[in-house]
Amino acid sequence: MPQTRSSHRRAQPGVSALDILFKGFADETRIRVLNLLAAGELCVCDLVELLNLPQPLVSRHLAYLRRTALVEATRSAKFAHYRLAAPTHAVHANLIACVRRCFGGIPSLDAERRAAARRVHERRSTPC
Amino acid sequence: MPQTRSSHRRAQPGVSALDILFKGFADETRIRVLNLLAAGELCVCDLVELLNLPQPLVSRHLAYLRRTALVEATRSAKFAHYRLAAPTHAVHANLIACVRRCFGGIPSLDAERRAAARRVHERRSTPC
DNA sequence: GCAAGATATTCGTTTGTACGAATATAATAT
DNA sequence: ATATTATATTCGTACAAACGAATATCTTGC
Repeated sequence: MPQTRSSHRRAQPGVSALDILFKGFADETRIRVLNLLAAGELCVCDLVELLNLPQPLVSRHLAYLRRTALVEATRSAKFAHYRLAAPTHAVHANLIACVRRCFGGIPSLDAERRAAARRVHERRSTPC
Repeated sequence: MPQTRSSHRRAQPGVSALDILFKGFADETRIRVLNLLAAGELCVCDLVELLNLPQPLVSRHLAYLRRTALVEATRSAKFAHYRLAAPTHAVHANLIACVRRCFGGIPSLDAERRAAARRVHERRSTPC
């Protein structure tokens, strides 16, 4: 058990686990999805509408992001609700912070995130 | 010219430019290279030795990193000296910061970076 | 010019990724 | 049961990535 400094520290990932994380971001559509989810929890139909992309395409990328553990989903009724997964280590946390901070300033992502935020807010009053 | 807020702000990259950046990190060998270069400037022969990988493999990944603008190189005499490129926008800066901060704590990367730092220091007294 | 060292590129192959199109599964309502 | 809506998966294909092996290029010293 390589816990040298503190027995409370979370185990660090191996290098090979890191590149998997970066691969999650290594696609324009997935970047857009992650950016939307930074606004809050959304169902697939919301994502499809906000991205204006075919549903199977969105679902496939969501499956990819689930495999990389960047997002989580829960099903309630017919709907699958997706959200950003809680970071499990420093690199993960930094990448999520990057979504929230660094992507701000990129016009197309800003606009999409604002639209997502509105949708998230609507969902509070009228859940799908 | 989409400079709405301040004419001094640097232009933000498009989304498609972002995923290229993340692809630079989406490989274990390249992560290790970037981690070594965080210690300072190194020539290819140093990288080959520190990574203990075949030289053509290292050169190919360096070429990839040059294309993504994550690293820069200068040639002096027979040697090619590589270093991390200065970040050109917020996402780039955050990823470089991730190399410096977040990769710390991953044992194998830590050890390699320390070895790289020693090599960088040696090069100051005995340039190659 | 030629040899030697340092670095870069090409070739062939294998594996991974992305996408449209079509289809499958799952839950609900009628 | 069947239809409908929401989501996921499969198929086929096109393209990008990764790697070992071999080879090419570039620079310097003789």
